[in-house]
Amino acid sequence: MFSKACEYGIKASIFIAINSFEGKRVSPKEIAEEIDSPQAFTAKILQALVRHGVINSVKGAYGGFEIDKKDIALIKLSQIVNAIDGDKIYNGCGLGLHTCDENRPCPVHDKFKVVRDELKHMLEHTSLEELALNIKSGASFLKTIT
Amino acid sequence: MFSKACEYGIKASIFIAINSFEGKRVSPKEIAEEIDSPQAFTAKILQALVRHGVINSVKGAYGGFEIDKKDIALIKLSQIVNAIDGDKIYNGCGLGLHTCDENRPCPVHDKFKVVRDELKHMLEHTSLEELALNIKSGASFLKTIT
DNA sequence: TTTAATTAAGACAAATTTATCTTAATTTAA
DNA sequence: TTAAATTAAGATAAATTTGTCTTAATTAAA
Ligand code: SF4
Ligand code: SF4
Repeated sequence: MFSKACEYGIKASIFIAINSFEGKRVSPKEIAEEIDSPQAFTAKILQALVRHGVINSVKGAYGGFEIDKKDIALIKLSQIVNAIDGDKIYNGCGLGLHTCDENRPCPVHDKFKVVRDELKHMLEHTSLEELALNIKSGASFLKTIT
Repeated sequence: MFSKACEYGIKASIFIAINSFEGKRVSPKEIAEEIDSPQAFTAKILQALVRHGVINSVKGAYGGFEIDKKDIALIKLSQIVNAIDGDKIYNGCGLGLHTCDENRPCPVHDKFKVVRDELKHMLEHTSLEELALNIKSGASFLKTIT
């Protein structure tokens, strides 16, 4: 369903959001350590998120990645997934089957559509803010205990 | 979510089921043509399905792939997915995130769990029989018009 | 203005998935 | 028993995804 790139992108965005709440910028190194991901690969994904306007980057000393505080509540998981994996969840089958014609559905369509639509709805209604708050409250975690 | 292998495996199984209802065995060539998949790769997937006991194969003249008529209603999508992609839907995150500890969930857990559980339930409750009947009734199709 | 700190970009490499090809093993029927 | 028809298996190749490394571009501060 989701690529590794997407998984790292989601977690990275959450970590950046948490820090942006406190006015702190973070580096790819910090991010990769915190979400337990390969650093250089994570940096690539961050570049894509910047290009798509999901996060901001500031170069030079005291630079790093950040998200506008006022945007954190507005950014939905769907935007992150779209920035990294493209629009395949919207074009055709959200479950990885071939793109299809609703008027000529494949045999599993009716069954899969229910799941796909729920996934889509969830991605479009889950904000970075609520995920970040879950971390801050200690209800969830970005990586396992070492 | 699902690999190409899994997609081909599902469609192939449905096609075999349709033919087995009529007592006909089918070859990898016929199957690949009917589901619009690469033949040799499809043959590999069929081998895996045979090894896992989802379908039967008969070698030699007048051989081919088939499914016991009485089994068609009992085989669930989950068995096919398991035969090809393994048990990753059951171990850890069904949405492709890392395996995780329910007691130490990642930030998207509560949101994803709903979708994952629905997917799992659907796979475990959808039989080859109902999918095959959908094709036979003309309600669904195995490939697009050429 | 220079320097140090940082992200951006692109070339490269490794791993995995997808796909093909060749040969072996099996089975049925003539 | 032989020949033809078939699936099984393994080697190989291509494509994609994941991951790394090096260099360039940018920025802020001293
Ligand atoms: S499940 Fe529906 S959306 Fe997915 S490939 Fe089949 S017909 Fe298309
Ligand atoms: S969504 Fe839940 S099951 Fe999936 S990785 Fe996160 S904690 Fe694990």
